[in-house]
Amino acid sequence: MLDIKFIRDNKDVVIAGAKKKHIEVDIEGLIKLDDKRRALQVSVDEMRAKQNTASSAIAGAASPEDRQKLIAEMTTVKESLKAQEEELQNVMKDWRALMVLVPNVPDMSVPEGESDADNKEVRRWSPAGAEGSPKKFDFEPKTAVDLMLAHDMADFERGAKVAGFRGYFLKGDGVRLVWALERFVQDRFVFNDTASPERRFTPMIVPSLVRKEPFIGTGYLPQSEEDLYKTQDGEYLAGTAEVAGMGYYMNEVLEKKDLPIKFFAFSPCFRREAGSHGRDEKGIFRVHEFVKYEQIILCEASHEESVKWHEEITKNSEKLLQELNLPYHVVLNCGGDIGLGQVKKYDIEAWMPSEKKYRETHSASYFHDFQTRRLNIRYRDDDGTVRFVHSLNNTALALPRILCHIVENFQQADGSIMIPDVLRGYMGKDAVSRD
RNA sequence: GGAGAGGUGACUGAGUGGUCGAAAGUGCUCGCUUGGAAAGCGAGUGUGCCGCAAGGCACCGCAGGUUCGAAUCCUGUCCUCUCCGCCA
Repeated sequence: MLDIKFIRDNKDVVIAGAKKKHIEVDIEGLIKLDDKRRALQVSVDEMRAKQNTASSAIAGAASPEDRQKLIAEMTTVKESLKAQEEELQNVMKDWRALMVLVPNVPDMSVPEGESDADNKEVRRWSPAGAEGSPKKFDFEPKTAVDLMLAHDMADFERGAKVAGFRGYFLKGDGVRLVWALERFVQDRFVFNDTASPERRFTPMIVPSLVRKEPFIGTGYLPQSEEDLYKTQDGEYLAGTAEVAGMGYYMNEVLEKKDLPIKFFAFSPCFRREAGSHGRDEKGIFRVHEFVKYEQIILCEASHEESVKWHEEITKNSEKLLQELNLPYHVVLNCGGDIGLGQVKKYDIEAWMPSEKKYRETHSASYFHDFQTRRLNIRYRDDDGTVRFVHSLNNTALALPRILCHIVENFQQADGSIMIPDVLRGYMGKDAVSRD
């Protein structure tokens, strides 16, 4: 949510921003409605003032006759006040409905574009060197699905039998790899003996079953309801730990000295993937049910701070991919490929040899106060002013998706799959084998 | 699932129809005191909206209602807690 004052003062910026994001929203209409809202508000305030004055007069010394007279007068004021209050309420209802649809303004550096095809590569890394091209195979690389089936790391037929479309079982070394990756990422982010100080986060296990408010607050509702599973009791299943993690401080005022707050949040994630039925139908790349470690940051209300932490959490994830020896690139998402609340977003995409292209493993965004205004998360600044904090998040590691990248990049000509060096200690072996 | 209690400011917590935006305490800020600190003493300390200002309006979970007037009464709703039952 944006500040209505900001919208009024920067109408053109907001309109241009929405256009850049390819989001339809009637800003002119909103401002007209807001004019009406303000006029009504002023009028209602004045009538209430009158009523308040009369009420104290009644309570005061007036004689019984005066008292009756004043009460009679107030009865008529009450009628017209009630009518205006009702009108104001109707206006407010429409006003709120419009306000939650207004997108945050994308950063200047966000490129124009409609879809992920228009995202701009900002850097590339491969084990061969920072500017190196992704791994070359002197044989035709197999797909992750074929490799995983060949090594009995997953079972998709039985997955579908049991769980339905996009259902999956992981087995044997498929599971060991997932667990090894979890231990690896936990070591990097939360266990002090190996974590670098800048990557030290407060670990959290957060709910996936979450009430409506945090979804509205983070911007997933009302727009993306069709992508969420809903329970018969009215909660939704979160598609990311961001929802509950951000909800943690909802309606609270924080102390400036406690900022930045850095969460390393784990949760199971559920996504209906509505509207993506044709895409990534096989395997574990796009599934309804997975788990994810997420970096969440709340920082001071300053653009510079937001940018600093945005770069930071992006680098954190890049380091993981580097340690895993997975070639990747970072793209700056174009206007059409960033969400309602995001100011700027980087996607990190790791190389997928069978597809000969990069596929997303991480997504790093910052929001300024878009989410925290909705969630009402504030902090007291040095001068005593209460401000909305800024929020950011990035994937730390999403599982099992990254298995696709690992098995494909580490496959050998003979069909075997090597294990990335950093995971060998956890796995207790160098190559994938069948149980 | 059954029974009960409760939601008030950064926090604890008083307040059952009109000088209540709200006592008191804690915390915080400033000052005094001190070699310095603690303690003590004194003063200050909510948010939002309209307005150049003076000032006005709103907010005691949320939404309605009663009333000239509601934190206070009524109804609904959401949430929290306790006990019993059940369960990992």
